[in-house]
Amino acid sequence: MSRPRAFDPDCVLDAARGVFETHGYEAASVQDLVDATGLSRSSLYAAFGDKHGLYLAALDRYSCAGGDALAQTVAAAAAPLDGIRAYLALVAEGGGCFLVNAAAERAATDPDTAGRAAEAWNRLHAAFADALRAAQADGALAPERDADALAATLGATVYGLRGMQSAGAPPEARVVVAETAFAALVGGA
Amino acid sequence: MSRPRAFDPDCVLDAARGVFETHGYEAASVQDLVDATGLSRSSLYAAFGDKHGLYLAALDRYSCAGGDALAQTVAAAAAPLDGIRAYLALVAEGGGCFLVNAAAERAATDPDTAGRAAEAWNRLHAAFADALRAAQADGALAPERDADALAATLGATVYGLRGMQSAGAPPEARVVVAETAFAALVGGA
DNA sequence: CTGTTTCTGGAACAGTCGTTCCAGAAGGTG
DNA sequence: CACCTTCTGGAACGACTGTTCCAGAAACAG
Repeated sequence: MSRPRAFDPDCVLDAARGVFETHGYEAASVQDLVDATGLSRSSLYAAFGDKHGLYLAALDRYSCAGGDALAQTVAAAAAPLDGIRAYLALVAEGGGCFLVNAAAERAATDPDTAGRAAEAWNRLHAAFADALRAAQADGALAPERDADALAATLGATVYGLRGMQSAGAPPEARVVVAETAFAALVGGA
Repeated sequence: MSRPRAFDPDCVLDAARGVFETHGYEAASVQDLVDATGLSRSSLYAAFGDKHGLYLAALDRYSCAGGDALAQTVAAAAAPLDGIRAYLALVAEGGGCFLVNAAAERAATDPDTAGRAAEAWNRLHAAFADALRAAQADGALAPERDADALAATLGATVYGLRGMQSAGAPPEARVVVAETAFAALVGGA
């Protein structure tokens, strides 16, 4: 069976994601990736093809984990609207988003990244829309409200919170935004 | 008085902004900038110092023009809330934002860009807050509403619309978000 | 322990990057 | 017309980029 690989691909991808997230795609050199992952150049290239392939692999892993986080947060809540509120709070307090930054930097020129960015947006929208329709079935949200429009606006709020973080807005300001948006869109207001 | 310069700095900066906006900072080569601006390498370096200086100059020019657009849109409207609505519509239909993309790509590592991103956010927030307080004085907005929180949330919506565009969301979806957010935050809802 | 297969580390590659420099052209002044 | 200052175009620089290649080490099968 030959010699097995001596590294964990997921750990490598997490390390690579960290480099790409802080430096951006272009500014992240292969040397940075070698240092961060602990692998040698040859092993990196053998495992992921090239820099672009490693980037996409890191993006996919992050996208998968991020989608799970959203689904779990919404599912763990007692009521659908509580899940939405909890997820907004999570985003407000959490750090920047690899996918949103990736979209801003590369979606215009890299179709692969653009596809993943679009997919991530659709997943976010769908998760919010499902929760909103569940809330309507529960009677927690008025049935005449447009669930798709509200879901898109909540998604835009998530992206706005990421953008605020890039712009240096403090966490308290982001929490205020998350609460204000939630209250105005689906909350008691 | 010697020979006057044969180019318009503002035109050069607009061309440079176009290159930086579509490629990002790192992926934009000096050769791209030379081709787009029509200047020679020497003239570019003599006028702006280096690539980073040219980038900041383009950022400043864009920031100035963008700030004027916001102020003018709000000032031209019959009522403050109409101005806000018009600006949101403008952002929803307009293209990506150089400053938001710049913040996403470079604010984490470049203090100069970070400072300009923070400044732009503050200006956006202040413009919205001023309009909202004017609306409260007019009686168009209930005086007990928190103008600062609403202004921050409107600002986040603007950033969210930019992010949606990077993620490939179609203009119609962005218009829906702009209208939904406006209605829920300060509109008739 | 031998053979085989795979992974590993580092050297080497061509290409491009941002930047600098210098000779020459171009306009304004006396 | 001659002078002088400034801008211009292009060649040249070293450094670094992503990528490839090759010899050697390491782990499994028999």
